[in-house]
Order: sequence, then C-alpha cells, then structure tokens
Amino acid sequence: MATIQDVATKAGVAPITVSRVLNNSGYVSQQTRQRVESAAKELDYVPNSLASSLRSNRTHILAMLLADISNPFWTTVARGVEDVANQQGFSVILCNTDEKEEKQEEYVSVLLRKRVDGFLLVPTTASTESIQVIQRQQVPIVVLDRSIPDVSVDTVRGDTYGSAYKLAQHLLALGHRRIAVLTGPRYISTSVERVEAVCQAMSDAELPIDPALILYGEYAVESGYAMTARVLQAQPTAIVAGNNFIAVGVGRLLREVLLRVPEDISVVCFDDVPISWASEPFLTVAVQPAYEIGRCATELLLKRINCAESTPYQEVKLPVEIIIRSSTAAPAV
Amino acid sequence: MATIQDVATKAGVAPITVSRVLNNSGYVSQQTRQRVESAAKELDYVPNSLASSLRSNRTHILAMLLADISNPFWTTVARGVEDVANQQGFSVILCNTDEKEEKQEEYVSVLLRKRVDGFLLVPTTASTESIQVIQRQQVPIVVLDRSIPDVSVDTVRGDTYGSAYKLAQHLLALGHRRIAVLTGPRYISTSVERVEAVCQAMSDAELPIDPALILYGEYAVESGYAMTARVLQAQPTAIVAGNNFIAVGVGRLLREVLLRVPEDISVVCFDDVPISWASEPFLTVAVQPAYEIGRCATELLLKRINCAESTPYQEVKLPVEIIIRSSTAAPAV
DNA sequence: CTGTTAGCGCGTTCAT
DNA sequence: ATGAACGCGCTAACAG
Repeated sequence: MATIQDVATKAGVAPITVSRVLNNSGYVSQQTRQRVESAAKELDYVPNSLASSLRSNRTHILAMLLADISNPFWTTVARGVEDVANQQGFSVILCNTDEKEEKQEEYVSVLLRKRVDGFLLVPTTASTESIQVIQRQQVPIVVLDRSIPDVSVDTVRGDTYGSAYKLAQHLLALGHRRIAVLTGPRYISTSVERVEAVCQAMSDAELPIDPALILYGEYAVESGYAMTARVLQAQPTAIVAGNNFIAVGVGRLLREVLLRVPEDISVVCFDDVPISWASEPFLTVAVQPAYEIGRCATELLLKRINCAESTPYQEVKLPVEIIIRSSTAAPAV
Repeated sequence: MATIQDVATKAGVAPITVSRVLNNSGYVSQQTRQRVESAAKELDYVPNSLASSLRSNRTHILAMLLADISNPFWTTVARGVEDVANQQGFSVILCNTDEKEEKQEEYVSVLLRKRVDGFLLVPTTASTESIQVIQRQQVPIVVLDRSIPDVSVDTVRGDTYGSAYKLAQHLLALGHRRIAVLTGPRYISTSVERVEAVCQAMSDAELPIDPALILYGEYAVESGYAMTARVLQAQPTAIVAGNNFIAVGVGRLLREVLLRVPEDISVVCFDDVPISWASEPFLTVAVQPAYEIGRCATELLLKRINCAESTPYQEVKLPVEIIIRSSTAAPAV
C-alpha cells in the first residue's frame, strides 16, 4: 500500500505538498498539483485515516448500540442514524447488545479504544455504568428511546407515556373496562411508562385496576405468547402489547385458542408490526417516529461533537402517532 | 484522556512496560505489574487502538456492505457476521448501499481509508469495479449471496439454482403448467439463476416456456405488486416470487383481486417472509441459510486475514432448504 | 525483568 | 509556492 511518501517521491515533491493537494489546503501551483494527482492515481494511493485520526483526534466514526437489529423498529432507527451520519461524513458501527449488560459494556470498552467520535446508545438496563464510563472519557453520547434515571445525558425518544395514555383512552371510549398490559422488562423505562400511563387513564376514568392484568416480560415473541396465555385467565376484553414483537406473540396465542380480534378481544400495540404476507396492516398502534428518532439523535450527537462548548443536556420527546385500525372494537356484551 | 505515557509516569516505569502489562506480552514482575495496573485504573486509562493499528497494520474492523438492512434476511446474515467477528475480536461496520453503485463505491473508498481489515460485500451490480479496487489494495474480501462474473474472488452463497429447480419441480409435480416467475433485477445473479432454473425444470419436463410469464423487477414490495398485476394477464396457475419482499407484494395484489391461495393460484418464494401478526408461516419457500451464510463468509474472511499465504479462491455453496407449506396445491381444473 | 531508540503515516508550525 | 522538523500514541527491535 502506497504511502504519502511514495507519492511525494514519485511526484518529486515533499510529503506535505501531497497532503496539501489532497486536502485542498494551502497554495499549490497548478502544475505540481497535476504531477501529484497523477502520481497518486498511478500508485493507487489511498490516504490512511488512522494516521490522520491520530493527529486530529477525530475518527469520523459513530457507534450505535441497540438491543436487536432484527426488529424492524430498530433498523428504521438505524437508517435515520446512518443517513444523517453519512451526509456529514461519518460512518456508523452498529452493535447488538441483545439486552445484555455485559455485551453492552464490552462493546463500549472496545469502541472507546477505537476512539469513535460519539455514541448512540439504547441502554439495556437501568444501570448507568456504561454511560458514566463514556462520559468520564468526555466522549459525546446520546441515549435513544429509553430514559435513564439519575444521569445527566442527552436523550431522544418518543412520547411513550402520552401515546400509551391515548391508546388507553381509545379503548376506554370503546367501553373496555378490563384492559390488560403485556410489556417488557421492569428495568426499561418504556415498559414501565406504558403500564403507568394505562393505569393513569384508568384512574382518571375512575375505574379500578386489577394487578392480574399487568404483566412484565420481555420484548420478544415468545414472551408475548406466554404472557397472553397467562393473562387470559384474568379475562381481559382488550390487550395492550408493549411492542410489536409482543403483539406477534399475542396474535399467535389468540389464534390458537380461537379468539377473534376484535370480535372477542381487542388488541393494540406500540410500533408497527413487520410487513408480511397475508395481511394488510390491521392493528391499532402507537407508531413511534423511528426514523426521526435516529435522525434527531444523530443530529444532536454531531452538534455535541462539533461544538466544544457544553450546552445543557437536552431531553427531546418526539410525538407519537396513534393509528386506529380494525383490531379494536367495543367489547362483546 | 490519559496516554500510556501518563500511566508510565504515574507508575514510575517506561511506557513499554505499561504496554507489556496491558497486553500480557513479555516478562513483568508481579509488583510492577500491580503498580501499573492501579495507575491505569486511577487514570481511567483507555488504550488508543488508532496508535496501535498504525504500527500493527490491523484495525480489527470488518466492513459489511449490503443492499438494505431492513430486510430480515440480511439482518440475519449480519447477525452471523457479527457473532463470528466478535468472537474473534473484530468489530463490524454495517453499510446500506440501497442497491446503488455510487453508494457502494463511496463506502468502499471511505472504508479503505479507514484501513478495515476485510470486506464482506453483497454486490449491488454486476460491475466488478469495487471488488477490483479492494483487491488492488490487497485487502481481503468475500462476496456474499450473489456471484460476479469474470472476477476471482471468494464467494459464499446459497444454492440458488438448485433450490429454484426444486421449487419448480414441486409445482410441476402438483400439475402446474403455467408457472410465472417474478424476480429481481437482470444484473443480479440470483434473479437470473432463479429464472433459468425454473425454465430448465420446465424444459426437462418437456413443457413450453411462455416469455410473458417471466418478469424482472426489483427486490421490493411495490415491484412484486406491480409485476403480479401484469403477469396475471398471462394466466399463470402458480407464481414463483424471487424473494420475500416480492412475495409480500404478490400477496397484497392477489388479495385485492380476490384470488385465493392456493385454491385459485399457488405461490412459492425465496427466503422466509418476516414474522408477523395474524398468520402462521404459510408460504412454501426455499429458505436460504442466512445466518450460516454470514457465519461462513466471516470465517473465510478471517482466515484470509490471518493467513498470509494465498490459497486459491473458494466458492462456497450452501444447501437451501425447501419447506412445503399450504400456499401450494394442484391447479384448479 | 526493564529501558532506549526508532518509526508507523500524516498534518501543524515555522522557515525559506 | 514549497519544504524541514516534529509529534500524535503505541510497540517492535534491540540493549542492558
């Protein structure tokens, strides 16, 4: 692999001149410029960003850590991230943490060593360890989708609470009184907020809350399936699924026990279910602006990276759209 | 950010000693080791891989370029890649090319500058340019899923031709004579092979081929939808969808025109359709071993990276599983 | 067992 | 308009 020195020698100039030509910095005469350019081309010269990063303290790499890239919600977020990053000359390293704290910490460690310019983190637990490690190294970080208690950090997320409240209102308006909530882990803010908002809506409507209707599990199909089996014993007339994968599990079980949606039971969920064969969009959902979350977070991160002055931490809350489709109806009498 | 020098000073040793402790290389006495370790911890020292990469010519970063991360087939491949890579101490940069040659070339250029240790490429076109640019820099590369004519390069893919042939045989055995093929772009090997294999199966069964039943489009839902609308005029009794997204488009249109599957028309496709609400797996499919493709390609790539000697290029072809479900039946008389 | 020297490839600083 | 010297942080090669 040719180095800047090789090009310089071939063009009969000093390395610094080559640097000036390639970076369009400083004055270079028209003819030496051409000599350098053709020398570079002949040698298939590819500048070494490692070397320049070492000097400039800029790698132009962002790291994005999320739970699971196989959920289309996250790939859409990732798209937003990638598009903004590329546009501003940054590459993105994407990492799956599988909701495991050790994996997250391992990645953070590796990526800090690689001197990525910033982190986009969907935190796996309520633990603040990873975030603090990053902040201690003064590397900019933006937290996505989930909020973390007791830490000062930029955050971009959908209006989880508000949208859950609206979904609950929709069900209440239809006449539902026994609303089940099947959600993710207790230590993830979105799971908790979804439960709290539904409960609040019930309270505001002066309705009692049956604890047997509230189940915490995982953001996964199997978990949704299992929770549904359990919650049916408490005889809900409607189910709020904590995310799209849980909703899929709900659907699977309901089909097995031959309960029709919405005739026998209503279902709503967060984040759209993957496109698929055999069904038009059918579920009433709270659609978080996935792409926007990625875009917005990345813009904020890049602002942090580019501006030295530390403006106060921001907490951006993006609006969530409620789409009412045909999975909800008045409860059977 | 602390440097190795800072740690050395604090521990009262030379930088190289710190290096030896942290990398477990060479002899270090128990007590200096401890002094160094506690100094490193106190200073929150994070080694700079840029500097060490500059010397070692190893970044431990792989680049993976694919068309679209929102297709679950590719995320599964990417998972295979990531798992193997991490296990061997490598990180992965994932990039979406959107099937666009310029994006691919731009990425290749950026990533070469970053001195990634190797490339995993799902090529967007039949153009060999990107591959040659990479090979000219002596950077190892493995091509995934699609074959490229006239280039010597390692390749890992599913047995496209064989599986398409088997799907066709299945349809023929059911009694279908008018089999439509709706596939991807002409310049992608998988699209072409799927068509060729079906035609071959027809020929082998001594059946005529109606060109009106063969349509090239894009690997996308809208394209599948549009092609279906067009191909129905040629009155097929079965449709072979070139990939999962095309199949979704097929399903959408068939529903609109009230054609039942499999009673009125049979459908088969490649790669499983995303998990979804409301339906059990239903389509008869050729399931490519997505995770395995990623795994295998990465193992091959890492072998290339680690072994200096250049063994001849390999072309790995992985078996494809045919799963017969309920979207296929004998044609209506 | 530990330290010195030197250099990876580039760009900033200061001369010419 | 061009170049020389130096240093970013780390480690291989060679002492001691």
